[in-house]
Amino acid sequence: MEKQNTYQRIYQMVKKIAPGKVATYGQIARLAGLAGHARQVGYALHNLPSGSDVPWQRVINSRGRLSFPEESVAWHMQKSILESEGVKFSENNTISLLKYQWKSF
DNA sequence: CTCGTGACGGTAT
DNA sequence: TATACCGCCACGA
Repeated sequence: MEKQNTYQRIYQMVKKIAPGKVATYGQIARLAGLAGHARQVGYALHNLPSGSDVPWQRVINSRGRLSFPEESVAWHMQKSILESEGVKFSENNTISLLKYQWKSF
């Protein structure tokens, strides 16, 4: 029960990302008080129960690319959702962090 | 307790 | 630009 505290912190932070914006794993980790633990953010999202209201699709890696193989179903789904929120992808399937990265303050 | 794993990030080559 | 490694550490076997 209590061990989910770390996950909850991550989930709460991800929930704050505004629609049409994205954040990197490292950024979420840092804001959640877990500086340098980007992998734990990915682990937490992987563990995310289906049907939750956490906008997991808004979390991408530092290179502005989705963390799934491009041929995977999950990859296409994440891209689809982000586009519906207004995030545009470049031809090489990357997102401009300069333009879409979420600012927390 | 040890070990492998991973929806990552940075640096080196 | 693309790989290859390594650091980091929660989690489960």
